[in-house]
Amino acid sequence: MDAGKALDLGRCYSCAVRHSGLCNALTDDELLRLKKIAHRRRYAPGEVIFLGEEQTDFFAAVCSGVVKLTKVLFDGRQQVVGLLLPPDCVGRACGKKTPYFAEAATEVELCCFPHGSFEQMLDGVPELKQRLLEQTLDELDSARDWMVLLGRKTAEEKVASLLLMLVTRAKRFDDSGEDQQQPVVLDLHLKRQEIGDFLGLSYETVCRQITALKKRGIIEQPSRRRFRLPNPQALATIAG
Amino acid sequence: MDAGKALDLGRCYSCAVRHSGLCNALTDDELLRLKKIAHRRRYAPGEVIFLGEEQTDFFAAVCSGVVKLTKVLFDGRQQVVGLLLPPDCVGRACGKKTPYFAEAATEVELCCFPHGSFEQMLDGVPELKQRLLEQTLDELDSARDWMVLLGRKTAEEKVASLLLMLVTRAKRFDDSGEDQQQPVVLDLHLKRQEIGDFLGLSYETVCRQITALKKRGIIEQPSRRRFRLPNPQALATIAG
DNA sequence: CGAGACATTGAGTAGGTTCAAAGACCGTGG
DNA sequence: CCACGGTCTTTGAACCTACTCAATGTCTCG
Repeated sequence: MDAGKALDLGRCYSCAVRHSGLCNALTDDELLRLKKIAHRRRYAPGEVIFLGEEQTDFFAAVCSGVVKLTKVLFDGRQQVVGLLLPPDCVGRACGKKTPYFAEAATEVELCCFPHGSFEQMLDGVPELKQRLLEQTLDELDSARDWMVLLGRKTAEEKVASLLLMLVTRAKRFDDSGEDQQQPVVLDLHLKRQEIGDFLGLSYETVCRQITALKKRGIIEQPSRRRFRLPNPQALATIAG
Repeated sequence: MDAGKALDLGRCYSCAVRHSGLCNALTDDELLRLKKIAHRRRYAPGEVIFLGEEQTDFFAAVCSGVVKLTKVLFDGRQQVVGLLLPPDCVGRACGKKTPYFAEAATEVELCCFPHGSFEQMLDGVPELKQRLLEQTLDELDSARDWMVLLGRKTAEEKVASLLLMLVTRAKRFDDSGEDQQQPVVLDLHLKRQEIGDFLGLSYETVCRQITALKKRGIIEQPSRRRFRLPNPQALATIAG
């Protein structure tokens, strides 16, 4: 590849999506093609990405931050149906409306692909479509895991499972070969209310469970939204 | 297409998968190719299809009956994470293990495609892969709807939602243009325990909710597993 | 007709919600 | 720099929904 291309791709080199997400399926040349139709967009915490039940005009990869997908019942009850971290994708690839509400939970950076050109690219690059299929299948598997949590786990197990899930996802990237026994630090960007909506609990219950885990020494809380997990193994046992 | 092909395809003509499932994406010629690698298999109610956490050797379309996907917690708590009706598909298309337990809930007939040859076919026929992707996206959407039910709905709403969901799915096929207000008959092949495991409730609670709906005249019960819904609209209101 | 599986109903309990109040954190402006 | 207001979190108390345990009823199939 010549120097010009290298320059053009600049930002992509350090992007999670390039290394383990959608773009992982692409050659440098294809990546360049994709980049030409893409534009980056930043969202502030709380900003709306998709309103739901509307035709969206782009499909996007999450480059940084956390995106929260929620569904709302007629009377305001909410359920978080997905948390997207890099290198996940937001939006529905093929035509249809996204049947949920997408919101930036933290500062978020998306790499947006307008629908028409993206689908063209999908049709032209089989590896890309294959990759998208696999990511969708993985998401379906996680959704099913979450159904078990929502339907059958106790409040304590739910909270432990969430912490564990986030640690696991975070570790996937800054993994420097350390073992499972190591204490871990976790930044939880969600507020208690959001955690509750994700776990199918009231926020008060979330609070109480966190307090209980602290008292048992399973977790520590250096600051409000930061946790230390001195013993991930114990947490896993509680999570079931 | 010549008469020989028509003969070969015989069974496929009347198959739900051909009309609205995977095979819908195929020409007659491609269908014939797919049929050559497929074999049908029947399962009795309760029979295991996949054990979970194992490499499966086929991917399959549900031609008739109901397949139940469940996950089990260490202490026996169960959660049904999917009900597959024709023309849904069972199994994981791309390589990985199926992380759940698949079981025939009724008499079931599958059309099984051995992994190797099926993936070859997927790669050769873009429309097929596209179709698989779309079905997977739809399944993900349903899973998320179910998360709302599990996390945020009351027992009453859960039971109403289940009945409504099954009616909707059943109607999709024998739809003769009738309106929504018409009374509907529904055969529920699941036992109370399974309904509970699907809704995240105990079977006693399922019973009580069904009884309550009967007393309110929202549903009738001609026989143990058959229901009449005189007023689907009212049920929808309850379901939320 | 009897046995076993499944469904229903009742009574008591517990886990989680709701309502309420107090405490901690954060950014803003005086 | 500190005081102030708003938002978020924590904790307590009362309540309620759904669970558990237990007994009875009903269907199905040999």
